[in-house]
Amino acid sequence: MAKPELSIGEVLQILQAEFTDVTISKIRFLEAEGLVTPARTASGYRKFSAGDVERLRYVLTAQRDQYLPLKVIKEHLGAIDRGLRPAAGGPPIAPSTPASGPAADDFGATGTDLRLTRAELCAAAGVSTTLLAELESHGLIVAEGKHYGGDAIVVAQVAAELATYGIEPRHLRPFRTAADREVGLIEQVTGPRRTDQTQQLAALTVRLHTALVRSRLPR
Amino acid sequence: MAKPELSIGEVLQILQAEFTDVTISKIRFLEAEGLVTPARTASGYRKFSAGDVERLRYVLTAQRDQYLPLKVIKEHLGAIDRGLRPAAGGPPIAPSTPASGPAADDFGATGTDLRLTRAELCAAAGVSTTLLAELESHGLIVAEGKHYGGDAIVVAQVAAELATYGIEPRHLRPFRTAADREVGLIEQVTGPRRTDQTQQLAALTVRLHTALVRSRLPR
DNA sequence: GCCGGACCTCAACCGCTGATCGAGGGTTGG
DNA sequence: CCAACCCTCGATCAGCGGTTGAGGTCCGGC
Repeated sequence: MAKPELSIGEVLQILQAEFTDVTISKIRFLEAEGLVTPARTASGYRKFSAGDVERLRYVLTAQRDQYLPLKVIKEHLGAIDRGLRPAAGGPPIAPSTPASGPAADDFGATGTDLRLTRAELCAAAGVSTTLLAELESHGLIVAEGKHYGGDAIVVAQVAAELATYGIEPRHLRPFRTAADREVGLIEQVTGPRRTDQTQQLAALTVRLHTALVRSRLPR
Repeated sequence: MAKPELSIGEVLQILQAEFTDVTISKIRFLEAEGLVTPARTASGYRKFSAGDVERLRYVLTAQRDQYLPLKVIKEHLGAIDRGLRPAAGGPPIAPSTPASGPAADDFGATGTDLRLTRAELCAAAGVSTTLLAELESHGLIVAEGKHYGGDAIVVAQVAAELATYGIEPRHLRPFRTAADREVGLIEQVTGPRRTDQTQQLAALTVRLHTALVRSRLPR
């Protein structure tokens, strides 16, 4: 399987879906600080592997959710590289951030209208094309034309992680149904165009959903 | 019970045993930042109670061991003051885990152990008892015995806000169903007890749900 | 009643972290 | 060939977490 290496701009697009405040210069800065070391083309362009993107995600998560200074994050990464399990409470090594933070309610600004090809999506999410196909067959990921949006990355990542618990794409169909119904309700109020109201409502319903799940979790 | 109130110099002595880098000016600075508020004598001298010293110890520990910014520590202290149980996982009495407050998607730590009466819940969420009753009749809020958990506040608040868009509790039943199914799926994997895994999985499924909703929202 | 040490306030300053900016210039793809 | 993208490197910056010092007050002992 060819591993499409991404340019810094593409990496930016991918990460901005999840971290609104990442910039090109920040990514370069993080390299200068030794937190990632992307490959280079002959002409000096950075080329990021899926692993590099993963690493950046780890850094940004640790910064945002645990307020760790870069120095400490770097140590953690070093420990991981040496094969040690990092300190407990650290962000999962695989992407399973409890998408928290002020960003949680942020339905507007996020999701730069990313347009990924199939291969880019697989690379960005670190999943096989097989899994992607399965997710599509259950309607969990839908292409618009030949491209996928930024949310597809999150869906794919989460699905991959759930798979490690034995939860397969087919078990996730109800999520699709629930999401469709939720969006349907919103559209009944705001009409079929995306507006500020659409986003506000979506933020609210998602908040509701989250609180309900939490309240029903075993004590 | 004599309450020996300490001068700033005495406090310094005490704390320096444990935190070598504490200074008088640092203690004063922490007061200026609102992290402690020692009493004052008539002439303006600071007088620290045992509780104040405890508080300082908490601040210094959180800084040293968890790298938390003062702003966040202050929030935690505020939460403790308001009677919320702080998170588990930190040293002595220290909290840990991502910030509470606005950053509310954390499944491990948030103030779920809250036990509110009906009246307290209505007051905290700013809703009428009528709305609460309606939410209960649709199973969106469920009391455990005579008390409600912290998530009920969120549910009530969101429901109230949705009502301003014309969305009424009865329209929200599907959310309850979806949440129940979601929790059911999680319990199939982890069993009926709450574990770390339960929380991780919940974080994942909620993330999935959010991404799905977003991806289906009108462009 | 006076002296020294502990304490007070307030404004200025400081060093570090975590970036951002811009000038000046090369690379790539249509 | 040109626009969009990428490169480096040095300057600059903003905020955090304090420190410093000037100028003055308070308190206990002699």
